[in-house]
Amino acid sequence: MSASSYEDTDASPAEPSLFQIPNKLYFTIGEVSELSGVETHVLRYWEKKFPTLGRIQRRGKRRYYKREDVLVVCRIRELLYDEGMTIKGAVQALQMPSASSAADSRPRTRKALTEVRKALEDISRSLAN
Amino acid sequence: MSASSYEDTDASPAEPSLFQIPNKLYFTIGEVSELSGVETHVLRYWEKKFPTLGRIQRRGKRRYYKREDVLVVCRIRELLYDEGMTIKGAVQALQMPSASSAADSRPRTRKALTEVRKALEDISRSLAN
DNA sequence: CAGGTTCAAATCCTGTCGTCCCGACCAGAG
DNA sequence: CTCTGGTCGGGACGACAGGATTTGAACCTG
Repeated sequence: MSASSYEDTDASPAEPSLFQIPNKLYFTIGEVSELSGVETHVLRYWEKKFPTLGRIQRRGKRRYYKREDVLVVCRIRELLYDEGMTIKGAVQALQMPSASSAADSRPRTRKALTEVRKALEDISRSLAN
Repeated sequence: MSASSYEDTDASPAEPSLFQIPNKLYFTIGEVSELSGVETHVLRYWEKKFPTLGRIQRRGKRRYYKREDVLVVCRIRELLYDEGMTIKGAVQALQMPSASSAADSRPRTRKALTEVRKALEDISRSLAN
């Protein structure tokens, strides 16, 4: 276990990226709630609204979230709470492959991504030695 | 009775660009309503919500919309009705320095990038040991 | 002057987005 | 096996956003 830990105060678990999500196969609804800062009853509610969340794996009657599901939840939370979308809008934005907020076809964003990619290659190379 | 202007079928004035807006200096609230497909009472309502619309020119007590105001109204309509934004979200989206110059100082984008960068460093470090 | 527009403010209405409650159920630790 | 605490679904409730309607007066334009 690295410094991961969810000993965060209680309300806003600053936006976990994939890296900050514990490396487990499955998460209970309670864990997802902790990670994403979204109450369990809201998660159940969203399930009715977002097709994506409707297909959560189940064993018995229980929900078993995968890591990617956690990310989706976080994304939804951002759309609703930060970007001021309605649920309908968020659904629509999620369906959109990438042009969702038109944000990522911007020159500077792409440049930044290229940069990150280069950094990755650097690291990879530095590890090869 | 030609295809001149506000002869519109009934409801959706397909997205007027500057060119489709009559070349007048000022528009009444009724005209703007016709052009944008937004009811007058909604326009008055939005005025309370959008700072941008709060500064409509007035002569006496009446509103006098300029051509650019009409465009703003249309943009708001898109955000709310097509893109599924809440009013709060739309206000926020409009304040954004218009997606061109400082587009990527968008908090989310930068935050995400910073995070990725940090995660990369973490990984690099964790591998170095 | 008439008839249509526009005004502000108050009230009303509908849908959205949760919130709360609760007995029953179940997985895993001991 | 037993206990315990997380999880289940579902229905009633509610707060607030986002308009819609109404009213009576003021205003413009021909």
